[in-house]
Amino acid sequence: MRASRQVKAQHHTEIVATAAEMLRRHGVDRTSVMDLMRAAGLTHGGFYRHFASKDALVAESTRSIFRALIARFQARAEQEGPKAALAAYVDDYLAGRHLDAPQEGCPVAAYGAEAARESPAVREAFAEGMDQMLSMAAEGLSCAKEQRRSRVAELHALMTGAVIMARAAGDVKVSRDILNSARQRARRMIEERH
Amino acid sequence: MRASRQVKAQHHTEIVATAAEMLRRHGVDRTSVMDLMRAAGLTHGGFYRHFASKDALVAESTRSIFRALIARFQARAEQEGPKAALAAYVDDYLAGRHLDAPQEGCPVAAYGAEAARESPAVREAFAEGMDQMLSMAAEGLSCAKEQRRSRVAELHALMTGAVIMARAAGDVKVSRDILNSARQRARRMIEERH
DNA sequence: ATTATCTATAGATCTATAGATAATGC
DNA sequence: ATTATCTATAGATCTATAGATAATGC
Repeated sequence: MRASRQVKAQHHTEIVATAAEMLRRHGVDRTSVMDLMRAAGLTHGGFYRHFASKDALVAESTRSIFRALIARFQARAEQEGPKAALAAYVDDYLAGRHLDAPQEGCPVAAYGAEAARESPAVREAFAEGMDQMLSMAAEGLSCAKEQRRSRVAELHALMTGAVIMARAAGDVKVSRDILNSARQRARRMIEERH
Repeated sequence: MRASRQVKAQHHTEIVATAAEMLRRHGVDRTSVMDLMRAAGLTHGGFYRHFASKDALVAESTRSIFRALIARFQARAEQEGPKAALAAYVDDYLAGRHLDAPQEGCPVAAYGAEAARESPAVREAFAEGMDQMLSMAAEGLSCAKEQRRSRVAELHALMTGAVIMARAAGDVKVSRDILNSARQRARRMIEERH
């Protein structure tokens, strides 16, 4: 039963959205086209009318993930200003919930190391998304403009590493300690003026 | 041609050592038993006389990786003291060389996110190795003993995140900036007394 | 006529096992 | 006799394609 162009576009969006979750929950290699299409409510054969390859999907889905994160940050920044937006981003990032809900969390913590080993198309999508995310977040820092780029890189590295280590730790108490320490440090880093 | 027990033990060590490099370079899923055994100079069929499963190898290899890193740290600490050992660890960690030589680098940055999705056996091996690594590194901090555990977690999170982000960035200039910023921050964190 | 999806499958993996081979070790 | 390794292969994936089907859109 063939779908209309409009429905096809919906399917396309649905596939990308499903992939965005599966990539972050299971990683690139453990996200199979068959599982993905089944989760999206379609059969696997139709996949290749939407994407030239699995690689092309991963690249597009990566762009979609960063676009959504950036849009959320931007919406908050317009409402309450860049400082409040960054503070909220940091608190959400280092919340216990982020550990168990990678499918809606940060792609750098979820599959950043994997992405670095992927094709140029995926790497470019990932690098560009990360760059835009950092540029946006930098505006919420209290320090002088010239130092924000370095500072935001340090801040995000701290948070990304903390989530990866907390997820790998297994023990809930250890995980919580890591997140709590990182959160205190992150909040201080945001306020630094020098 | 059957090998003696001694040679079998050598083969076992060689398989683990090869896996230790391949896991960090390619990740868990892209390290196949066949490729691994070929790299170790054996055929794939013999693998299962050494390990019950691929999973068992990943767990043992993970323990081996952490054991080696800890031994190196400990050797330096005995020679020059824990502070110098930590300073060296930090400088090696955030060196450009670490980006291109993951096979001899930190497993947390290489496949920590992947490890969190593996079997309990692998997760336990990873969590225990990370815990021992942090306990050891903590001794090189300048702050009071009670604060070292939190402080070392922040320090390592910063470094792990920085390496993952630098690897994902692709652009050499961006990567170097991330490492340089993280290095300055890390050196300051080591010296903190409060 | 075109095309979005489905069914079916090709071809290439990957983990794991079975049986043969040839040397070790009792 | 035991066993470490090799050859060969079973069985389960996974990506990608081919051809059929049934609607859309010109």
